[in-house]
Amino acid sequence: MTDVAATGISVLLVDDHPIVRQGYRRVLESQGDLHVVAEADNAADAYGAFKTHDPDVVVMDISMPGASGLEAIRNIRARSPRARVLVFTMHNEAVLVKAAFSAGASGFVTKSSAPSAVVNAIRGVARGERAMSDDIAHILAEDSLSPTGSALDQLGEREIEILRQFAGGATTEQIATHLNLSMKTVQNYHYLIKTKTGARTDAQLVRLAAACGLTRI
Amino acid sequence: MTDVAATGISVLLVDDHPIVRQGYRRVLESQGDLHVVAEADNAADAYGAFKTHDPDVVVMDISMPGASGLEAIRNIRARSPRARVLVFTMHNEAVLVKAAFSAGASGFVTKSSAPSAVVNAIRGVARGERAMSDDIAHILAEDSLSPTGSALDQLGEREIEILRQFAGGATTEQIATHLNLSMKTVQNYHYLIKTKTGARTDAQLVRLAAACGLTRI
DNA sequence: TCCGGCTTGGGAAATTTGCCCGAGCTGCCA
DNA sequence: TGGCAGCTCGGGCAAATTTCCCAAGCCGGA
Repeated sequence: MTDVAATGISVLLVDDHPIVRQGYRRVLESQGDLHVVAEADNAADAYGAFKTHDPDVVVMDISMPGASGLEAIRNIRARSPRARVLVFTMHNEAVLVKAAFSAGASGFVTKSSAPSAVVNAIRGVARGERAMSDDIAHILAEDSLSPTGSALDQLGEREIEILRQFAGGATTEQIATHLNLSMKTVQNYHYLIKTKTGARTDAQLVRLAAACGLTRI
Repeated sequence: MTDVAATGISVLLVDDHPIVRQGYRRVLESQGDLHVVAEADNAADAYGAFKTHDPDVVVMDISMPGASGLEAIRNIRARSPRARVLVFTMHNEAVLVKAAFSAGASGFVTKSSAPSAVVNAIRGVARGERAMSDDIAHILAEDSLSPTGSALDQLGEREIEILRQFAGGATTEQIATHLNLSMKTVQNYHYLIKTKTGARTDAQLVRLAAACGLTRI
């Protein structure tokens, strides 16, 4: 971690699209105080680059092939709790946002944001603040009005198991048979899981399960 | 349409993410011969900007909210058959590629391509050539060899679009609003897609869409 | 011109969801 | 020892969705 005030902010860019990365790099470096010291196009390389370069801020798109971006965040934070990770993605689902923060992200900015909002978020997390774009704040605010918990870690063992089978493609009947439950119970769990995670559709549930490594796609 | 050899290539950039657009602009303009004369963040504005600026090449991400990017391609080509549209997206599913070319695209490049491949593709379509990135050529080649084809080959353009939004986590109501359809129609498509693909649950549908590159998790 | 396929939706029965409830069990804490 | 809290399991029932079947308009090809 370098002295921010003296040398600017060092940034590790993680995105699986090369030209997108190069575009970001140019936008960020035109700011003067932001320096892209490394790039990575997957979660494993991101962790390696973090160890090598120890950047002030990791700017990461969490939707990457292979290992989950959330897993990468956890790895980075486990190694270096002072690490600042700014999630930068096109997704804006409340479950993903909460999952990212509970994985240890310092900020969450969507690609719909104005460039100035993105660079300000980078400066914010470099100062140790929490940062998020307006649309994300709006989504979280609305979500918080319905008093349902945060992400996957609030689920019980049984709920996790049912979510895993569901996200894996099993029907309600298959889950009920396999776990020796009534279909009604499985349906109730299904509903409970959705309310607990804040997922509004089954698809969001599958995406959440995949993002948390519960199922492979 | 300007004289390419004398003044370089004028480009209209269409992508719904502002910072992504700004990144592309900087990458392209650093090439010397490429000039971004306008930007748009949706299909309707793209058509308007095309009419106003008459660029040599339109570089377009077809996955945008609202009207389909394919529709924008058709509009542009209907107005000006000599128009060159280079599709530039993260999706690499054969059905999408074929749909784009049959809508009138001159090229198809994925965001996984190297920046040099992208700028070369722009120069290629400006010369009137057909251009595609290596991964796209590979996918089309494999697709043409397999008798059964991808599971998504049997889906029409509208079905693909609805599946993409559904797998991305959108509710029936959101899809209906985005595409200006009744919820009933969206539900019917949902059912039709399931029967066509053989998916028995929504989760299987999401997994299929992810496996085919229609959505990222 | 006719056929076939895509797109858009209506209708109606079957099924699931959303949300309420209670009951049994376990562990924990005073 | 009692009591509370949380998980597990399911019933009930209105509301919503899914599942099919059908039809009409449009468009491109034979």
